[in-house]
Amino acid sequence: MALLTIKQLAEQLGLAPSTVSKALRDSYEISAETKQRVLEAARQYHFTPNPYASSLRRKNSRTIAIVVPEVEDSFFSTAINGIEFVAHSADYHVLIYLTHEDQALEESILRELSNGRVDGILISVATGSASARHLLDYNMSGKPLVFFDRVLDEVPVHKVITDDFEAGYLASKHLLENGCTHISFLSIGDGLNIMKQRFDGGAKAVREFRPGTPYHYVNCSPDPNTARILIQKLLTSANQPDGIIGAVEKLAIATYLECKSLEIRIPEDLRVLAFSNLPTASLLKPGLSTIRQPAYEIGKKAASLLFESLNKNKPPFTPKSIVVPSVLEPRASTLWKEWQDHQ
Amino acid sequence: MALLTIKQLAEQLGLAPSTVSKALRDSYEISAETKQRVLEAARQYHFTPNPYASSLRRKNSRTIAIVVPEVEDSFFSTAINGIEFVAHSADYHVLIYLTHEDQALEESILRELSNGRVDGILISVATGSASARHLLDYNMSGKPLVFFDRVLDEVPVHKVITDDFEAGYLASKHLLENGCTHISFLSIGDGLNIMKQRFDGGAKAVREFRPGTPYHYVNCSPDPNTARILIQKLLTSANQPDGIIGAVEKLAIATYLECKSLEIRIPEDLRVLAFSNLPTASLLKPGLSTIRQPAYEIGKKAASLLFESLNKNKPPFTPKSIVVPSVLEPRASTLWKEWQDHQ
DNA sequence: GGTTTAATCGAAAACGATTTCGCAGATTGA
DNA sequence: TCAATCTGCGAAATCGTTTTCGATTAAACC
Repeated sequence: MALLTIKQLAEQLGLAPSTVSKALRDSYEISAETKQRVLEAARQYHFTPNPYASSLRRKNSRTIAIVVPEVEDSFFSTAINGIEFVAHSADYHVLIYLTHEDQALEESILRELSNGRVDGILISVATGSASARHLLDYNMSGKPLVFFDRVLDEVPVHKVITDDFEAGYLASKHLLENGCTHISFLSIGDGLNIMKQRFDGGAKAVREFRPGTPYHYVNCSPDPNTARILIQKLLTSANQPDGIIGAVEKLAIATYLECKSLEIRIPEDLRVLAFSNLPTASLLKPGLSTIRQPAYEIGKKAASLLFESLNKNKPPFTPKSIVVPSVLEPRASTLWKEWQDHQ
Repeated sequence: MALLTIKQLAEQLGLAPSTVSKALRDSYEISAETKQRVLEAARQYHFTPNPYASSLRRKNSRTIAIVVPEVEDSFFSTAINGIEFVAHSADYHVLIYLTHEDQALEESILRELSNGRVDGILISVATGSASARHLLDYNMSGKPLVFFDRVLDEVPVHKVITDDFEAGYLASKHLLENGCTHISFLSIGDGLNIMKQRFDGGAKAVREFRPGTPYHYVNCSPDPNTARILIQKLLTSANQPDGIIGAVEKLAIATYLECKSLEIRIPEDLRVLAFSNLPTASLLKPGLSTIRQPAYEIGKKAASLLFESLNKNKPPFTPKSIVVPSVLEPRASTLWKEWQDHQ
């Protein structure tokens, strides 16, 4: 069944294609009754304009792209949900691209997207210390780009982030308050802004509350399997930590799994705190203390900023950085003090 | 920075646009050395053809759509990952649409997508007993459509599913073997094929192994909050069950949360088994027994079938139904017998 | 009544790529 | 040597919309 074209619809109505087009877009040039007729016919025949012809002519696509490292992660899936909500409300379509934490892949995706396929991009960058060239280049194309969560400071665009430094500070403070004397910060890779912020925040807490306490940055891998191996090595090493801050959800899960197989008790032997949006955090054994990010809000805000840029016609652009606070949710996995008191 | 067009590139090269186009698509009409020249220039200037002009002319979009109820669910996010893998390999773009279990929304999405925006659709349908009209209509348009997991039998297209009846049977059998005398099957809504299959499979096990055992279908809501309220009502009712089969991940989480707040012990007071792909199943308190679906494989298979249809030029079409087996992973949440023996 | 002005609509030119078709010049075959 | 074939490329039509720019008629003004 070939699709109906505006030309055929016009013929049916005894009108010119241009008239039909204008009627459909509610142009002032067309009389109310003609509009009525056109609308009715369009509905009757289920006519919708060919999106590609339309995009070609209008030079926009009513489509945005989400570029994220992965989708099997509560933070990202929730953020996507928030983005989709806003996009759908604005009657935009959403393309999704996964970088799998691969810089080269991220680059090729961004190069490809700069050919006009999308009107704008929402991105949370992959780990890896490579350059921001591809993002700067995309930005130069004049089409809006908004970062969320994992940002690159050197690119002057809107950003929606959480107070990572502060959250890292609170995380570390919380562990210290619960008797930790040796904290390891588990990261998924260098070069990622949020990793540095979270780690540095933790360092500040150590300096303030118990200076000299060992506090190490452990570069695990984004790959769960190799991460587990590294965590195992860490937990069985001579100076294993008694407190862990997992920078992302996957590292928390890996830590729990490894503790289970090594029979390391949480929180007795090891206190665990993680940046995570796991819906099951409170149901784990023991309940996982988390720094929860408002993922849905972040997604919505980032998308809103994108559409804001999309609708403003080339203003004097001053990039905003919106910071939405994360919250520390202490649970059994870190409540060592309480646990001790109860004995 | 305005985008480079093929015309401008041709001018740079002293060639006609048609020649450049043909060279880029490796046409036999163009000499090797000209191709070389064109390719080089294209790379140098970062030229990629305008996708909308291209799609308009070629009447295809190199884009597919994923239509799913939600993305904050391990099954769907993993399936999406599998789909994306295949799509990316085939150099296709992926649009994502969320129906939020809303039939009307699903309909409007499918109507919209039938205007040629995508070359094909992968869908897992929303709950609700409404008609399959929109899917039948889309199918009539001649563009391929593939179901995964949540299928509609009346639409004659490729489907990738799991052995739901069998899995329901195993689930129910497992609960009976672990001392359940009253089983409730928690569904997220009527009219969904997989719900019926899973429930009916369970009924068969009851008939076979302990006929007469109360076995009820409980229609919870897809909305977590109302689901929790209904579950609470169930668990505090006069004849509350001692065994629960959760049809989807969210219901398992809701059940656990509710048990926690009602201080119902799992598995002592209630055994819980759920269709779920939770990565934390083994880490819960107690470990959640699951029926795990091979979500990634399902996604990959479904996408492969779609591309198969896309590449075949209108064959005598016979819809395939691929069934990939789920696996029962028993954990502490149902191991009542063992627990008893240990006392 | 003649001239503005407004109100509706249509013709035709884009948008940027692809494809058909034809045209040269070179090569081959008899 | 002349026709037939082959090679390599370009001109122009086309995909389906949107938009610009007139054109036509009717209403309004002086």
